[in-house]
Amino acid sequence: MKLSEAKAQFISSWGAFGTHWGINRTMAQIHALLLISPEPITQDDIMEQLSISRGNVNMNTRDLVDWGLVDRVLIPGERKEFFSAEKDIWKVATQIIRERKKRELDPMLKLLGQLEQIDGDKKDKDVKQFIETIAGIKKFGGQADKALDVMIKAEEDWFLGSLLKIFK
Amino acid sequence: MKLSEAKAQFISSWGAFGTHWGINRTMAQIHALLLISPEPITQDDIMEQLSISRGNVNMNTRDLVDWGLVDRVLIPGERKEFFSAEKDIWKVATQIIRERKKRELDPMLKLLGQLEQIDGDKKDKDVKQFIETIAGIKKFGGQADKALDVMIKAEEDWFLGSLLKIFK
DNA sequence: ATATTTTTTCAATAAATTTTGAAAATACAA
DNA sequence: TTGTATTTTCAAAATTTATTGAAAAAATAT
Repeated sequence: MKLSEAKAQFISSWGAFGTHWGINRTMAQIHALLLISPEPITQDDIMEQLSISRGNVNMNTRDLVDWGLVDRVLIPGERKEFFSAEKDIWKVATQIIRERKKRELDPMLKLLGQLEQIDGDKKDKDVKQFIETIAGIKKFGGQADKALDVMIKAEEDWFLGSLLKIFK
Repeated sequence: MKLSEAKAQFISSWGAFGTHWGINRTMAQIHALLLISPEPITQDDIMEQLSISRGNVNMNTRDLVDWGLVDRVLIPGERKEFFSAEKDIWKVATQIIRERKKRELDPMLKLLGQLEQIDGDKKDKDVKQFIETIAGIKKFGGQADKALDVMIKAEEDWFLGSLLKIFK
């Protein structure tokens, strides 16, 4: 398989993959393109390679930067701004986990805490099932929350360890 | 907070939560409704409680059954068919993991394996970055795959253990 | 068998999301 | 300053996805 063909297929698949994870196709495709680009590239490069409009590139690169997956890079002597993706997949994964935890899991757990305080006869089977369900999800969510923290921490420690090795 | 209010909020939030996970809002809402229903309920019950059409209920309950999250229940003497959700959140979680692994992760890993075999000069930085990226994702994906298997296995063992306790 | 209830399908419609592109804003240079 | 390059915004258009509802199919009763 030729590189150009493989690239196209990777970008396309990564885009489709993203849609199953609440990420829009184009954002995932831009991310894929940046992941396989050895050097930072510009908005125009992205427009050209993915055949999408300037506005679209602008919005989605902004989102990628907000997610902490992509950096704006200033190249001396260049007028345009460049974009570069974090290449270490572990860092990418932990960053995504960090953000989703913050944006989705934490608010959900907060809500569940509120929903537990309902007034009503706890002998009533509707009330009982509701409380049990909420408690079950909350417990599971709390465990997941902790597990993800461990994962993020592991990545940070590993990263710190690597840094120390370099500078010691 | 009253039960009816709490129910409505749970269903609505669970629906919104689902959309961030590649599940459509209605499917997640039906799932939420079933999770808090102590007894199996019919398509008509779901239509009424969520104010959605018969066709919509039918399609989404079918998907929930396909995902292994909901069972069709036959109640003796009743003409209509009833639906009931698995209430154990750990089972729900492992079932979702099992399905998504099968539907998304496994195919992605297979594709990555193919994309690794590109012909081209490995000194070329484009080729190099591409291969490194693919290898990185594949490695991470493989680890995730194993970790998820461990999680599923843990749930199965726990379940089996509980069964044994009951029957011994 | 026929009638009745219930479920399923799917084309048409509605709703939600994504994309475009041109205008406005910003950044930089001369 | 004024002009030019670049980025950002956002209303309108295009696309994708979800929903409806009525007709067909299937299941059950008489």
